[in-house]
Amino acid sequence: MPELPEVESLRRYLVREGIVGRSVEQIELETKPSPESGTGAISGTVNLQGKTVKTLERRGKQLAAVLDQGVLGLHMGMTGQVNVLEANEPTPRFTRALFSLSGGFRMALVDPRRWAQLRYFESLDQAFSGLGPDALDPKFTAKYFAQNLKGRTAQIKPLLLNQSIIAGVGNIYADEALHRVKISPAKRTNKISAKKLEDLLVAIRESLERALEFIQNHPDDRGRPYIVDAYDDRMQLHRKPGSFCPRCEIPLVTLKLGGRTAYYCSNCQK
DNA sequence: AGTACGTCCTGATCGC
DNA sequence: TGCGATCAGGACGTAC
Repeated sequence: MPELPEVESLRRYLVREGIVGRSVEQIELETKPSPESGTGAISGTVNLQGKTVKTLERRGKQLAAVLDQGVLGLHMGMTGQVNVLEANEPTPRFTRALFSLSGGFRMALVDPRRWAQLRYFESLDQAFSGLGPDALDPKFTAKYFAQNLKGRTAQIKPLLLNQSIIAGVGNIYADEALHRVKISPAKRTNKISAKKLEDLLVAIRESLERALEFIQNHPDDRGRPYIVDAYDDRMQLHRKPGSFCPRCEIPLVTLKLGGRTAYYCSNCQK
């Protein structure tokens, strides 16, 4: 369930649970429903048995377990979660892959929709190839932002969802950030002033950081960070039918952009 | 190249 | 209660 704050929270959770330093004993995959897509495939896999997790990295929504040789990429898709299991805990419903690491550490990749991806890479660079700078990385600067959006005629929101420009922003936080800076999601990017784009960058950062902090402060009863209602107070904009603009107190409207639903205020977002 | 759109897959929810 | 339609916090391939 992942945009940047959720994936970063997942990363910290796995580190906290002690994944680093353990070696792979076994990875059991669900019987493949379709070999070319979804979690059924660890694409380009090699035998990971005996490999040790050195660090757990993240860029945007992409997680990467750096091994003593190679990298296991983990992407949660729309509905993926990872649960560290207690001893003797049965595997949860919708488990697509079950990892057994040294010391009895087990974790389940749970993904009803089967859009999560496990993929083996030779290097971290390869795991992160095609991704722009992480939205919270200092390398994501106003200058970079302006250069990469310059002259683009597309509507701003679909561009924010383009991971090769900025990595980590998804449907929810795109709406949140655009609301903060009072930009319509349908605004043509080349019609947005440089000053406004700079404000947008700040708003993206603030939205993501606020959400990250909220998730950290609201773990579930087993210390897992990411099983939280999507419409809770990590957001200022409550993306659901019938909700109101917190500034104008009028109902939000929706728009389909790039196949995704945008929620916004037609009064203050221009 | 940049943009727009369909497709992957399955569960939950809504309206009749 | 039952059933079809619609919707989901993502990303990629394809076609203009």
